[in-house]
Amino acid sequence: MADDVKQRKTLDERAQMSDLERLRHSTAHVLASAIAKLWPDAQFAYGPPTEQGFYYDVDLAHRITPDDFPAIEDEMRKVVKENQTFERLIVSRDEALKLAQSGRLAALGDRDTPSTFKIDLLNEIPDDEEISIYQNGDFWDLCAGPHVGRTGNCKAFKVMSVASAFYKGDANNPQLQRVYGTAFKNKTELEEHLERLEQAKERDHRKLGKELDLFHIDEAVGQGLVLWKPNGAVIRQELQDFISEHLRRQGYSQVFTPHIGKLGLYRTSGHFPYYADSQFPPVIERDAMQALADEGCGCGELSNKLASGEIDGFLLKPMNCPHHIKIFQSNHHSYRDLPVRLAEFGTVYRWEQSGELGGMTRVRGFTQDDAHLFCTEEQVAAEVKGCLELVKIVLGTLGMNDYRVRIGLRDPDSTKYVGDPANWDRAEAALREAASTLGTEFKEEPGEAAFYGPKIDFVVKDVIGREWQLGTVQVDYNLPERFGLEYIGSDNQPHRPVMIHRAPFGSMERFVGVLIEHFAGKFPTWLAPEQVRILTISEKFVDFGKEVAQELKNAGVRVTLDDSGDKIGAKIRLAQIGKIPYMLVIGAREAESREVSVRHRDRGDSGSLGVEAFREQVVEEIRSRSL
RNA sequence: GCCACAGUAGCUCAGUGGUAGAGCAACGCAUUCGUAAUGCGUAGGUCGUCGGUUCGAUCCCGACCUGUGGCUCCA
Repeated sequence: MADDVKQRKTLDERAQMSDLERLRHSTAHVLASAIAKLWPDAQFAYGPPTEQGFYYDVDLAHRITPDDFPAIEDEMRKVVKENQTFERLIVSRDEALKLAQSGRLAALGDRDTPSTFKIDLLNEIPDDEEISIYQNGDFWDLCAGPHVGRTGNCKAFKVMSVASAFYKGDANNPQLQRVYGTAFKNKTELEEHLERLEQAKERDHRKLGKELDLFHIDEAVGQGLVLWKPNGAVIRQELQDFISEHLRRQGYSQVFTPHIGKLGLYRTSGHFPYYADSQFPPVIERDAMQALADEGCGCGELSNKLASGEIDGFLLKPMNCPHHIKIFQSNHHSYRDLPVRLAEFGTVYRWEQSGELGGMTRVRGFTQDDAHLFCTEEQVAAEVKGCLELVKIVLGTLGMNDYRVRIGLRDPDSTKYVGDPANWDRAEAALREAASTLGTEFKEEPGEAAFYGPKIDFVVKDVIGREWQLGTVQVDYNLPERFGLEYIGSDNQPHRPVMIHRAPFGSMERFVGVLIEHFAGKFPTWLAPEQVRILTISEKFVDFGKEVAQELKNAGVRVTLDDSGDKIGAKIRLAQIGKIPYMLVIGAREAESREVSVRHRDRGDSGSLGVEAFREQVVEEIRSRSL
């Protein structure tokens, strides 16, 4: 979406617009005509197609609310019904400017005020590019196109929502109202799309998190601070056990480190004060605090003293790497020791902007399945490859195949990066090499690097189409430099190791949030908080039910017994709503033959099975982490 | 952080300038039942917080907090 704004598309690129994009872009013009009719003071900016539909940014005295949508849609329908042609008119720069100055662009007629945004956009069009104006009815708009033939093509549309957006995505620019809509070839496809959106709402992790009792965020604890409830904790623990198994296989060492560290540590790493805005404020020692209060020290002064090191304090750790580096440094290392791989489920804290927080996917405290690999220059490619393998195993086991891989490179025009450009070149080359062995397509994206090094990210989409970075592998030449890390090489000389940061899940919070949506709450048996529920037909069979429960419990299965007075239909309904994989119905027949009647949440009634046979089956399903 | 919208029982939600209601859940009693809801009863709310207007505010106004949709940001 941002691309539509930030990077001008060339005319060639625009000509390649798909039919659907063309339709949606045209519908955006229909929307604009309708808004211009209802509110003639409307000043329009951009109106591009998007993945889900289209939007048009508009500056308007009236605040558009969902209550206005029916009126807007009515006006749009009129335009569609008139079946106006989209006429393309090539004009000179002067003509276009004249029209814009008389307010004629993105409007239904001349106005008292110029079409301000259009003038601005006009100035951005390169000299050698044609300037075109599209007209449908009386609505004229500066637009490169292309469009569909007639407004009558835009009959399957819906105004979806209104939000605000900064002009050109810059927070210093005025804030516009962004009206979102969607459009499809025909009504059927539109209905299907709306249906999908409804279904997506049902699998929203915030909704399911509440219904399945997985996690809770309490304002008394703090915004963006996740409380894992028992059910959610089971899922997290299973995932951690799963990944730990693979870490042992791949030669990692587990470590534990505290949640805070002294400011000096982060001055060395470069996190403080460089990234102070995205950290929780420092924790200052009591004596220093008192002394400052006595002096009447102001906030600005305080932060200067903290930055300079005149006052010391602690920081809630924004990253785990400095702690791990200190573990590495606490021993001398020979090249024979390398690579050293230190892993920790480390909790970090970052001061995300309040408007950004949401559910488990964007939070202020989260636990990374973190590890830092210290290796020689020659080992980098192989180690990165090992990390990528791990991410693939993780995503594969969970059936998450709908992801994309991006190589985040530095933005050549930005100064936010630290370290020697030559090191960056080497690191970027190493990542490219490793990624090419991945067997998955990847895309290089300048500007997506971490401030200390390039990275490979695994990006997945949530149910409403938002992309989330999960697994990540980052090569870092910078921190080893800053901390003066070294090992003794075979030449008996000190050498600088390279660090690799990696987290296959990214953060447990975000990962589980995405996982909830991925499975729509129907976790595979190995992850399900409650794996089996035993349902008794009546009180008479509770004893046998308890026996079965005990046998499964002994085998490590998470099982409960519903011995309430409810009828079997009600018990089944409750278990279904709880998305429990297996229900075992126990009545007279089962008690007699010492069997259980198996019902699976998706497959329904699956017939009877001996208790032992069922136990073996479910234990194997769990052990193999079947989907 | 910015803009818009929202906040009523554990959950989902209705409602009104005269101190509140439903369904589900909870609890109690009865029922002992074969694959998605057995019946009856009881209890449960400082109507997000703090101020203001008013004889009177859950309702109107303001500020704040929290949430939602976006924008900006995301080491």
